[in-house]
Amino acid sequence: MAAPNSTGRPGYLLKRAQGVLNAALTGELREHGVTIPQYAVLTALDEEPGLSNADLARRAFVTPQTMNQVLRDLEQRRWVSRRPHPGHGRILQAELTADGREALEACHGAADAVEDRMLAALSPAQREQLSTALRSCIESLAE
Amino acid sequence: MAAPNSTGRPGYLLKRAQGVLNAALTGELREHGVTIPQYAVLTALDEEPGLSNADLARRAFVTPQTMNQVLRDLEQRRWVSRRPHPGHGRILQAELTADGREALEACHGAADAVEDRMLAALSPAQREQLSTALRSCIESLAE
DNA sequence: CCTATCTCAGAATAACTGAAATGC
DNA sequence: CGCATTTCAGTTTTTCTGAGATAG
Repeated sequence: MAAPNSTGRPGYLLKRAQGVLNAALTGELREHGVTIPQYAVLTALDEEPGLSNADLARRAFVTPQTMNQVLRDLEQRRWVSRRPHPGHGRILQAELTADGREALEACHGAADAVEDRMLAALSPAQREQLSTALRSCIESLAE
Repeated sequence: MAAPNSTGRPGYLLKRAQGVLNAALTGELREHGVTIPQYAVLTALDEEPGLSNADLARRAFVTPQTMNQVLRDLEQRRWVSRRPHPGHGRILQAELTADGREALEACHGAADAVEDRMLAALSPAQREQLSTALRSCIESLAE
């Protein structure tokens, strides 16, 4: 009989891969004084300016209170500014400041480096297969 | 310009895939009154009986204190028993009880079902490629 | 009224660090 | 004495639930 081994299962590998990626990215971003949730928010606001706290919370699958802490910290650093929605006074639309965009650029560099290191041993075709497979996994489980 | 989209990057897909898997597995295991960390410990002890608390903590990348909480809870349920190491009195070797093995079987069924659902749309070759790619990612980042 | 948003406040989690006791 | 293991105790971190105010 082969040695019993649950560590080769896809579920375990997925967990481990995400774990080491998380650790590596956390380490790199720390040098820029940024956490992963903060980086995610900066990225989202760069791609889609004007998102509200509630919008961002839904995207990150956290409560509005949790997201609000991240957002207020970014606001204090002057990386994000918020202003009332023109047609709906209660909503606060967030967007990057010039400083925020600058910080995001530095973080993107760090994140790209980590991702490149992670994928270093894979060919372009293999990278495409990996993305396709992960998308399939997400879709299949979302039902 | 194309629409900006960071959600197609491997790092994001990895995080999302692990997230939905984690959520699905948590939901299934809850019906058996088991958490993911508990399930991981039961599996490790089934495959390698006699592991100590310190051993299990190192495998799960958590502190001995954290693992001890999991282990003591499993011990109270009579799913795990611990006895002093014959040659080294301080070490407590853990192993599954008959009840523990029974609970683990039920959990394995639930976990297999979730994993099958996740991989449902992938061919055997694609599943193999996914595992290979994930292993490569883990190895590359571990340096 | 009902719904959605933002935010303050306190509670529950879950992990950690520190330190003590034990055994080789 | 050094080192590893177990475990008690306290702290920090993170996220949550609850409640209140405001806007459409």
